[in-house]
Amino acid sequence: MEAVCATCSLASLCLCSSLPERERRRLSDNVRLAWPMRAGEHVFRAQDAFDALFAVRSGWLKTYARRVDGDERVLGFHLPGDVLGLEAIDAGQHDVSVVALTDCRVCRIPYDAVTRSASQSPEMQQHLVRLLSRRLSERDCWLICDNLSADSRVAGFLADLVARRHRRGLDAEAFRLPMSRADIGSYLNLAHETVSRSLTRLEKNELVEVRRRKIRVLDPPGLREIRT
Amino acid sequence: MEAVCATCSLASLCLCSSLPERERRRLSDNVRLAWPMRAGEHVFRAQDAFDALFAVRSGWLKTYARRVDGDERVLGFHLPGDVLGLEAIDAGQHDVSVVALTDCRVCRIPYDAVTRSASQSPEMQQHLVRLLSRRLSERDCWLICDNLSADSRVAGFLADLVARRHRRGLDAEAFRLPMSRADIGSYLNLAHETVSRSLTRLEKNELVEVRRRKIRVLDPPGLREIRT
DNA sequence: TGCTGAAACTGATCTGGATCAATTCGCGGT
DNA sequence: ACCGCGAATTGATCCAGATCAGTTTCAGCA
Repeated sequence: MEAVCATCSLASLCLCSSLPERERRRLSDNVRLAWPMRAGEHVFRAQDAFDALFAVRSGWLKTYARRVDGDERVLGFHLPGDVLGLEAIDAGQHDVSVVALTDCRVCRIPYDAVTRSASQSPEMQQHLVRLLSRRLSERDCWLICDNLSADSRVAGFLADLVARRHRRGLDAEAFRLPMSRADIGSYLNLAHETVSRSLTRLEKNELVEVRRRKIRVLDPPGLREIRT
Repeated sequence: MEAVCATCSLASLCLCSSLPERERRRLSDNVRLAWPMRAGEHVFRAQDAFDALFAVRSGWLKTYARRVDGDERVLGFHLPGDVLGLEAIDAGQHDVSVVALTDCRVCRIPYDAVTRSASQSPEMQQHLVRLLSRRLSERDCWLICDNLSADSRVAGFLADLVARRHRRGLDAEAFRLPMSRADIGSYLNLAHETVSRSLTRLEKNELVEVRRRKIRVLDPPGLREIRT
C-alpha cells in the first residue's frame, strides 16, 4: 500500500504532521487511501460507533446535529486539512453527523492505529493533544463573537473562511460557497432571509461581490473589522 | 509531600482517574497541593503563558474572555472536579481568564509533569485525550441549545448545573448561585433583566424557588423538558 | 439595629431580526 | 434550448428580548 501520508500535501495540517518519518509511515500503512465521496454522502452519522478519525483531502463538508424536535443545527464547515471525529473519542459514539457538501476525498484513520502510534511516539501524542486543544480554543473564539449583529456575524463567517482557505493555499479571493443560505443561517443562528439581506448589505458596502453561490472578497480587512 | 491525588475525592473526575497507582503517585508528586484562593482572585488571565493545568477541588469559578470593545463574555462556570486550561495547550498561552467566584481550592498540575506522565503511561495519554474530547462534545451540545427561547436557555442552564452537582455528589436540590444575573446573561446571551424575568416565570410555573442567589429546584425533569 | 449601596426586580418602550408572503433566479435534467 | 423546481431575494409585518427607567431588596457593616 502506498504511504499516503508521506506524500500528502496537507500533512502539515493533519494528524501526521510533526511525526518522524518512521511514525508517519507506520500510521500511514493503516490509513485508507483518500477515497472519493459524492456530495450528499455521509462520512458518519450521529449514533454511529466511533472507530476512526477522518482527514479531509479535498472538497467541502459540514457537521450538523439534530435537535429534540428534529430540525437540524449546523455546527461547522470543513475544508481540506480538517480532522473529523475528535469529539467522539471519549464517548466512543458519534453525536454529530458529517455530510459532504461537494464531491470530496476523505482519509479514514482507524483510531486504534492512532492510539498505537501515540503509545510509541511522544510526538504523535503531543500532536493529537494539540489538535484537540486548538479546536477547543477555536470554539471559545467563536463563542465570543456570537451575540453580535447579523452583519457582524456574516462578515466574521466570511472572514473565517477566507483565513482558512488562505492558510491552506486555496483561492481565498474568489470561491464558491457550497452551502445554502439556510445552512449559513443555522450555523450563525440567523434566518436564511437575514443571511441573504446581510450579504446584500455587505455588497452595498463594497466588501464583497456575491452572485448566488459565487463570492468574491474585495476587502478582507474590512470584513474582519466589521466583526467587532 | 503528601500524595494528594491518591486520596483526592475528586479523582474520578480529574486528571488522575484511571491511572495505575504508580502513575498517580508520580503525577501527584508534582501537583501543588490544593491551595486556597479568595473570591475575586484569578487562576490565570488571558495572555498569561501556559505551563500548567488546574483542577478545581472546591468552590465555584468562571471562565471569561474580553471582546475587542473591552466588555466581558462569560464562557463557563466551574465546579469541583473540573480541569482548567486545556484550551491553552496548543497555543502555549491562555486566551481566556479564570476567576474565583467564591473562596475555593485549586490544584496546580505542571504541564510538563502531565507530558512526562503521558509519555510513560498509555492510560494517562488516553485520559488526557478523552478529557479534551469530552469537552469538545459538551461544547457541541451547548451550541445546539443556544438559539432557543430565553426561558429554555435559563432552564437548560439550571438543569446543567443540577446534573453536574448531582454527578459530583453535591447538593443538587438547593444551592447558592454564586454568579450575578449579568454573568448568567452573558453566558446565555441574554440581558440580565431577561434572566431575572425568566427566573420569575420558572418560579411561577413551580419549577424552582429562587430568592436572590438561593435556589431550590422543585422539578428537575420539568426543567430539562423546557429546554426543548 | 439601622444604614447604605450594589444587585435584583419590575414596568414601559423600542428594535433587530424572525416570520410570513410573493417574486425572481438559475441550475440540473431532458 | 427549454422547462421545472428548489434556492435566493425582496417586501411587509410582528414579536421576543434589549434597552431605558425607576423601585425594591438585602448583604455587609457600623
